[in-house]
Amino acid sequence: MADKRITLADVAERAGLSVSAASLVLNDRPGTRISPAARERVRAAAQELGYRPNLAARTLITSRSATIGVVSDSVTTRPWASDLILGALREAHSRAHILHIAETGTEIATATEALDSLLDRSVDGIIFATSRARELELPDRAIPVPFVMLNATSAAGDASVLPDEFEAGRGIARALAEAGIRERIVVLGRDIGAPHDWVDTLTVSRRTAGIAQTVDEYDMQLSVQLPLSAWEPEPGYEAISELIDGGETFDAIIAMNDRLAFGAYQAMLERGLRVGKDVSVVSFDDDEFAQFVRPGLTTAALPYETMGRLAAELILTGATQPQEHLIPMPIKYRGSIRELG
Amino acid sequence: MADKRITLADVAERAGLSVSAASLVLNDRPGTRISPAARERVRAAAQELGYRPNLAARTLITSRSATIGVVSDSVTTRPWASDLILGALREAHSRAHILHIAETGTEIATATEALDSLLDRSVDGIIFATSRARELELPDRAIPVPFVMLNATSAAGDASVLPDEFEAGRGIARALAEAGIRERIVVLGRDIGAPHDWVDTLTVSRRTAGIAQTVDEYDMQLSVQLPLSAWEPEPGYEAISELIDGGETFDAIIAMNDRLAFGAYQAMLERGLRVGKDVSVVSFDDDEFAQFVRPGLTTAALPYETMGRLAAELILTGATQPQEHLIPMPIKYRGSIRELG
DNA sequence: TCACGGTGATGTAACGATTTAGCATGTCGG
DNA sequence: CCGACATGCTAAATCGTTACATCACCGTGA
Repeated sequence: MADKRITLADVAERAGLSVSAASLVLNDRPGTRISPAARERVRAAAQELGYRPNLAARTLITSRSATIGVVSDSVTTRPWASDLILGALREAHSRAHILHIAETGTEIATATEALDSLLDRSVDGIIFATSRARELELPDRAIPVPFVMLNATSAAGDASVLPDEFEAGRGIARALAEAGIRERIVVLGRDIGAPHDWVDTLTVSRRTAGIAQTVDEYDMQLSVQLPLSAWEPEPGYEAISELIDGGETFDAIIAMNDRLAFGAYQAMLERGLRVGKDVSVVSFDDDEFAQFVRPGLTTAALPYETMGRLAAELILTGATQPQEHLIPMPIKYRGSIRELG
Repeated sequence: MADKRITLADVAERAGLSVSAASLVLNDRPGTRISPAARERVRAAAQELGYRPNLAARTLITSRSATIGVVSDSVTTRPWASDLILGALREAHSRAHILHIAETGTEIATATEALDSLLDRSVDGIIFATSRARELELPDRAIPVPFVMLNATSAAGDASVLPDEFEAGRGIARALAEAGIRERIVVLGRDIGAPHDWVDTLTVSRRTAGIAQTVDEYDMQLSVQLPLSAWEPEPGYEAISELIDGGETFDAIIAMNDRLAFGAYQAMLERGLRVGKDVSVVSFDDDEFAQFVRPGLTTAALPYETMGRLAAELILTGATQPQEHLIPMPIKYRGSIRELG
């Protein structure tokens, strides 16, 4: 297995030219003059020898590495948000780049460490990603390469890619309104209109603001609001169970996320209420299971893959000026809204 | 922002020593003699200047990069298997390495491309990961660095890390047997004992073999077997619905995976059968939702994070001799098995 | 006095590319 | 026939590190 690597020198020798000439040809540098015949010989030699440039050598002199660094909190590689990475991966791949992934704990100390680790490797740009959209505290230090916040913002207002939660809020409320459901509506997970004191303000405040606007617009009546501190199936189940067992009746639920909705489904199913017939349910996120529950859950999908793609694209095209890029959250219409017959 | 990078030469100069000496000190090379005083000066200088070695330069000469490459099929970053990456990430991190991630389509052509892309970057080792355990066809070419198959095997029988499906099959069947449930058992998703003609043989054949062995051992009676081609909630729902509507009764379901089990849950719930009371359900995978359904699903967990960790560890310790490493699948006991009162 | 061995370093050559300045040619206008 | 200029290519420097051979110095024993 002693097949040592082919270097540019090998290619040059076989083509009967200097290393410099070979370099010029293979990089297709404009404005240099090498005869077509020589060009051809170099390319043929490279091809025949199976030449592949040593990226470390190239990086050393150009200080570019065809690599994008990703700093993500510990959960970006977790189920829900892994499409962020996937999107970035694909965009990078299509531009002959690769992803360097560094994990960090939740906060700044390890973020600094991860950042250093990436900079040591001369990455061409950095994506700071979080799994739940929030403001991320960046290391207090100049970052010498372009960077983008992905599903996050920074205090300094750098370039960031976010889901368009506001429009999603509007769209989800409108989906009910246009199905003719304008009253006897339960909001699960949040009190629309309460002040924003939430941890992940970013997502929540915009989502609720969108709902609130549409509720006004269509003069919809929110009969019950159930703020919850954890947006998980269990609290959703508990809250809706209590509500029903307490004698409250309602026509629709706007759940602040799918996981709450799943809990609500279960509570209603156990009590003989049929989703999509007796009660309409709409929600946010498009969790994997939203398409598997019965009936399928109508929900505004987090466009993670698209977001990841855009983040990589912004870096690779150098478009990292401070700006919020809002990505539409497409509404997946499934069977959870009652159709008026 | 014109703060150019600190190089080793800067450190050496400040310490009043040669670059070589500084290198020797900072790398703590054994067998070289530098006076304690000099060592101290070098370290102090490095510290004060905030020196960080340029990894590209180091890689160029040592051809090691403190980087592990991951070649994964398009879905390893998808929900279920992302813990594979997470585990590898953490282990790599704890050893000052970083992960280079290259995605590939499902087969060999792009795998070759991804592989090249990683080798160009002088990775120290490669993890070939798949999201559903199966045999992966490797490029027909010597791979000049250590590598490990993660959740996969190769035809050549290289080092691989797999979940211990056989023991999990035994454990899951035993969980029923020891709860006193030995007959009127439905197997959902697969005909135990049918020949293995499945796509992802690896997982399935061992899982079923484990079940079969324990069934024999405890003389359990499998009253119905429902082979299904897609292990998703919907087919699970359909199959169990038909079964119940056809008048069949049963005490337990062994689902071949959680997704089938979720479908079964729904079918039973709609028909008034109570999981964990009327019917016991056991399963495999420990999908995210297994802990959220009511009652929680007892299931053998795919130990993805541990597997990812081990894969990285094998590479970093050089233990990549051909061997199958089987990682136990812990059984998560939740409420889906009827307790005998 | 001189060879010898240990101590504490240093100098130089890699590593494999890119980049820039410049050196031969040949051609062409005057 | 000469200078200017384009053409086609090469030599050498450079990036920041590590690897390897070597060197100056000093004390010591023969």
